[in-house]
Amino acid sequence: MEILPASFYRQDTKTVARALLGTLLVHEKAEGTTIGRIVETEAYLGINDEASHAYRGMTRRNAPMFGNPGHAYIYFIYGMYYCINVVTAQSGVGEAILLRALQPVEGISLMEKRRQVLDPVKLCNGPGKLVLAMGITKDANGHNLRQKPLYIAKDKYKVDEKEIGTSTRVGITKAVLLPLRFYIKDSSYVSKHV
DNA sequence: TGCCTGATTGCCT
DNA sequence: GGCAATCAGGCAA
Repeated sequence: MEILPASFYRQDTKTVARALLGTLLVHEKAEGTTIGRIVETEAYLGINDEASHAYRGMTRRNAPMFGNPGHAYIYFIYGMYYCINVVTAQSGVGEAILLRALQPVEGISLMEKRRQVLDPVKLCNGPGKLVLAMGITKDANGHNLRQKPLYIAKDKYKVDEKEIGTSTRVGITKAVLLPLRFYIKDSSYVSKHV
């Protein structure tokens, strides 16, 4: 496994959001290792993006967004779900990428057990679902995604620019029109087919 | 298939 | 006090 270098995350946020497609999210736990191929991402920009948690500046909740690029920002939403983001750009800027869907690669039976679902398509096709399937908890908030047990690595298959689709972001009520959602067009593991 | 709703809680205004 | 980067299930067509 070749873990993505710190320099990868210091690029422009939209560039990283595209480049993350096709990479592998790996979680090594005592109960087993789970791996998912990232097939859908959304970019959340800094203080000019109304839909971003960083829009009103740093608060207790979003502080990790303003921290080190390549670290995780995990937040609690709707009273029952967690979502995981990857911090990008530079420290202090407050930009991050929401991981919205994965194609299960390894540890599928463990994912099925955690999710109480058998259909492989439904295991990780949403931000809340993939966090559950991968066994990620709020303890990983601020974790460096270049370190075990939770990290992002290159896959042997490279995604071509032509395979990437763009759309508006899902589930937000502000800055609705910005084309900041990226996904692998022919993947059946994305959260929404538009 | 697709729209609508309830569940449930931490955080910001 | 109200809302939120969600999800699953129910009901209508």
